[in-house]
Amino acid sequence: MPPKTIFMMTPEERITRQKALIEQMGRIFEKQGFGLITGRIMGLLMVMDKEEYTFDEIVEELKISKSTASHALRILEARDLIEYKTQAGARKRFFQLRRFDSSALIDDHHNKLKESCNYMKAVLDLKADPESPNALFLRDIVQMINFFLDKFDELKAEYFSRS
Amino acid sequence: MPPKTIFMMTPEERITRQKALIEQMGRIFEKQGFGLITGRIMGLLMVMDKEEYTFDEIVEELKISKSTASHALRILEARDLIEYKTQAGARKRFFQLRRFDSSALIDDHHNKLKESCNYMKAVLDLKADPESPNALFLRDIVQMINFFLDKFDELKAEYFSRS
DNA sequence: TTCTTAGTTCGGTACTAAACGAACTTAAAA
DNA sequence: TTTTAAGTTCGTTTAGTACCGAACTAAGAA
Repeated sequence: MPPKTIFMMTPEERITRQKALIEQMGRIFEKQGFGLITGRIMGLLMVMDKEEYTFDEIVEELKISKSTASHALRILEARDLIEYKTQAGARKRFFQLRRFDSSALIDDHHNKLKESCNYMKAVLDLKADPESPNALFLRDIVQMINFFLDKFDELKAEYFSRS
Repeated sequence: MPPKTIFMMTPEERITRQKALIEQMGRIFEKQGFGLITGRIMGLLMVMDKEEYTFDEIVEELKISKSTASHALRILEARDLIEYKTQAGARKRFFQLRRFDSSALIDDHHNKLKESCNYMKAVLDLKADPESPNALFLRDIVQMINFFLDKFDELKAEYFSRS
């Protein structure tokens, strides 16, 4: 973790580092099966001090074509990762990060875990020998996931009641 | 969740369903950036009643070329998702699922969460205005993740002490 | 009405990755 | 020693994807 050196950093230095984080976000998104540009847009909207960008500003900032921007923005919007504001009587859209409630993050996590748990249960239901090594292994995992899923709900309640 | 209908299922029916689960695993792995075949091999080793396959059996069962099998198996091994047994004085390898301890699953999860948390902290450290909407949003997320990470350790201890 | 702004859609290119077959390798069996 | 079994490596084909530029569209401005 880098130390908080912001006070001894020139503005240019800060921007350089921010751009590095944008690239990093590009790679993170690539790993998750999105395109590089898609991730860069997410990075741009997340790390820069300017937190609202128009279509043209995104095109210019990331040096991409309008078609690429259009495509990537639609993907991000479909996934509810970004949103945009409009102003009455203007066609311009102001894109920004979708700042969801942090409880949504937990629910998301919860659902993904539940999904893999269900897959394993389906596998178990089809095992001829419920005591086979894999069956034992899978039941072990399923049991643990169920424990954590239950506790998740409690923790969520605890966290949101105290804050 | 499907009902436990195994007792009213013919053996062929069961195998048909198992093969469907193999395909599903293929798609799950694809989503995570692996190849389709890689996922099918994982599915094969996980869902079928036969839980150990030789190279040739995998080739035959999935109808893939030997080169494809060789490549995919090396990837899975490198990621510690499968392993194989050998028998003294025989070249054949018997592949099977790597049945890791379920605590490894939690640790994995823990590390991934920590990583994204660190990314957000890096972004926060570079914000000119620590009260900007995105900064507030990110701090909110970071705080929540930290809460859950701490509790994770407690839950892990609780789970493994009682079982 | 015509022009400009703010995008979208379409078609093509270039790159990447999956999978294959054939040739090669290495070790045990005969 | 030759053959067979068990894979590996290499080069190619094929399929898919990312991105671009150019042409198009739709709505507000002049």
